Amino acid sequence: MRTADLTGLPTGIPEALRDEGIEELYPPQAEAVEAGLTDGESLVAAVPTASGKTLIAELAMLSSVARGGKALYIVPLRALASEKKAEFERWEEYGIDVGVSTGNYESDGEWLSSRDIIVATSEKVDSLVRNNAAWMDQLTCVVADEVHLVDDRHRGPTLEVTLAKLRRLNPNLQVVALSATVGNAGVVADWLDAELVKSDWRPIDLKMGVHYGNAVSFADGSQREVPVGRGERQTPALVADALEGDDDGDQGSSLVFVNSRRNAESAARRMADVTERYLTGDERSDLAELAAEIRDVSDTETSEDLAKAVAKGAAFHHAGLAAEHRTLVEDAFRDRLIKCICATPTLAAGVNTPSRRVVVRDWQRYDGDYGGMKPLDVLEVHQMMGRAGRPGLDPYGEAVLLAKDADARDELFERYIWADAEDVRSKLAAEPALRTHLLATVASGFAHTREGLLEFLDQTLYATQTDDPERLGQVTDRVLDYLEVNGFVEFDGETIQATPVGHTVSRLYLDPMSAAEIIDGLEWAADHRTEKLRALAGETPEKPKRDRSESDNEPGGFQRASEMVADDGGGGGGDDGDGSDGADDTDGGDGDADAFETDRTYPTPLGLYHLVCRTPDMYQLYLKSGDRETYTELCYEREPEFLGRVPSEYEDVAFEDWLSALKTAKLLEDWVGEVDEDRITERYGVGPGDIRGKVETAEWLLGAAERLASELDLDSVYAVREAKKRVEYGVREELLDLAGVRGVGRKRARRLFEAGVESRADLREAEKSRVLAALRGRRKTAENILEAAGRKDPSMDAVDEDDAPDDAVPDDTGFETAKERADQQASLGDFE
DNA sequence: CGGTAGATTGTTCACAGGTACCCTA
DNA sequence: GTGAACAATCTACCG
Repeated sequence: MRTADLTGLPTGIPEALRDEGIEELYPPQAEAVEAGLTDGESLVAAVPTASGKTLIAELAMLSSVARGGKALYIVPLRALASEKKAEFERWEEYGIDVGVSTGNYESDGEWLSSRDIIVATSEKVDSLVRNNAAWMDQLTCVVADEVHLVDDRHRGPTLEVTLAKLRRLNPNLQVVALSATVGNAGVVADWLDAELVKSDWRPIDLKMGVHYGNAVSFADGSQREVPVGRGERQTPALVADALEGDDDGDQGSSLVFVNSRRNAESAARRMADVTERYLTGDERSDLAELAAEIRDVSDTETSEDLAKAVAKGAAFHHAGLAAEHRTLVEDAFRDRLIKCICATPTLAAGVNTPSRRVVVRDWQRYDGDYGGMKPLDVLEVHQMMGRAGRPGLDPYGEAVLLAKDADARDELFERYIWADAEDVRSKLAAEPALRTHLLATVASGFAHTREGLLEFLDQTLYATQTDDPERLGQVTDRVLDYLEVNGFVEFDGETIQATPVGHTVSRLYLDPMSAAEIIDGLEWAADHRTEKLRALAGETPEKPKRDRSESDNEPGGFQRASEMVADDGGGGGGDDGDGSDGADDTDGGDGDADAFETDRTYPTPLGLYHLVCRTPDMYQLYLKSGDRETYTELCYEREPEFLGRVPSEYEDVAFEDWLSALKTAKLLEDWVGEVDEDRITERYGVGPGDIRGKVETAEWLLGAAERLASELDLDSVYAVREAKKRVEYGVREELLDLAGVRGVGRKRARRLFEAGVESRADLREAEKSRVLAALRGRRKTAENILEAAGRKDPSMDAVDEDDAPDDAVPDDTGFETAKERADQQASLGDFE
């Protein structure tokens, strides 16, 4: 089918496609159009990556918009949202407006309801539905990218429920689901009442094979000799071979998939020695520049290692990298500057990075639940191999698995090359998934009875797949019970209503279990405020700590919220009986609670960080060897700060989790204590990207905690807000004002503060030379910052940093040493 | 013959990923 | 289950 023959698209689009060089549709695309894609028919397209899926989506969305509708494109990853947006924006000149909405990024300008195409993550869409976004019912077309991810244990149910809700809101909605080639695409199509287009067709051939001995044997029967010398490894030989070029002599890039971050880094180090041999002089200098950019992103060992590899033409790629690192690497690889990337599976799921050759080095991965090395799913390996073949550059792509012996070779052929991908199976009927989605379903009014809920759930993929219709009902009952016990829903006969808190929890997008934990923690803090403030002020209770925590039989995280309401504060409550006994006969005359309040905040930041870190919405840090002792000790040291009863070291299985949460909380405390990034990465064995991740999650959860605290009318709102702000900026209390200025991060804020510029107001008043000196003479930066602070005359012309007063030189102000001392304390005190 | 750098072998250790709030001055 | 990092041991070669 020719693009010129397409009908139903906005004026000019077929011509524009022709100008892009798209005259003829690919077979799967043509099939989709014949199935009614441009007439509003729902469709499941199960086709390989890079075989024109995006155009299928575009044809559906554009024709829908041409009929006066509005389209939504659901992506699985935030990084993909911006990629898709950039792609769709080429239609802007034909009057199509594109908007993006993700957790950390929202299109500015007009509101999303004015946009024709909106790109969002599934979670964001879910959240928008929960918050009744006005434009939801205007949707006429929704595209679900990578719909096979409904199989994902954590995030699949969200996609599934969201699609069900969107279809319920608008029964005529056109649903276009794009999927990898999975076993049971037909079932997905049945679920969505959609036509199925299934195809293995690829615009660029993919040759899959296994390397063993001195050659790769491909599935098509051909062989390619790739000798491996004695003591040499297979992967570098394959990377070098690709770089040697094929018949056309064109240099081929390689993508190497391994099973751990460390392996990615060490493999990249080795590959760098290979790629280095194939660089031209120009490439060397471009790479040196790129390496410098990478070093600028973050001052950490990871950053340095990456820069070193990149300078030689190779790179590693995993989630420990900062987002900027990843983008730099991906772009340079696409520009053919970087010749080889060694990556964990992140890359296979992320933005488009095609490569001449893909080497799947490790096909097993450690899995704690599984209890050892687990073979990768066929689908996952196919996704990796599908990255082979750069359109317009390679005659075909090569995907190679590695075998040590003939048996392994045969097994790999059997297991991955000849095998079809697994079926997708809904993971909805699990308690964690239903906990959050049932509450949301009730709260946003999709159902008000148990039967209504089950009827709604009947529209999900789970329902069309299950052989055990009872199961969903059972889990639903358990979950409803949980939600009621925790005060998120109320039963009135048959009807179920969300309570006000329940509504808030749903809108905040919290797992109800996280919300329960946070509420319990904050209310516990309100109940134990006086006692804990005394402990924090150094007044040791008579009884030893452990003894007290055992007698302190507060209910845990599962009790009714109604039982938790703070008592009238008289101190006569039975629960702080032994606390006040101990505190009453301490020395000193200033033992009253009011005096504590002036110089101590409660809850403390660490207490709050720990609270949100032990929530199921926070991904906790691993406990490594030795950490158990370190954090057990810290746990006793900081015992008064925790919001809730500390589980027993000896009896409680929860203690381990408590420590992991403590380690994570401690990372956050270091972050807000202005400990250097590289110090944090070293201390916790994480990458710069992990720090950003933890910080972001903590920000979100503390924001939610703040909302809950204010709704429950708890004093801790202020402490929570401050803890959140400090996490946001990564600074101590005194820098909060400064760090709020655009262009001022934690480092610059500290430098300005040390130079005597201590607030936003100071920025407007201070001598310019002082500001300039604090910013190391960076004029442009200084101007931008002054402007952002609202200074009338930000110009730095004719200002000399050497004119700065003596006290503006950080070294002799004493602030520096004060900070260093605090740093030392933070590190030495608790660790070395 | 002792000393030492470098190679070899043995042992221990840790192991992927990443979404979500509020809001329309 | 396995690669990497580190430790312990061995080996070759030197003065």
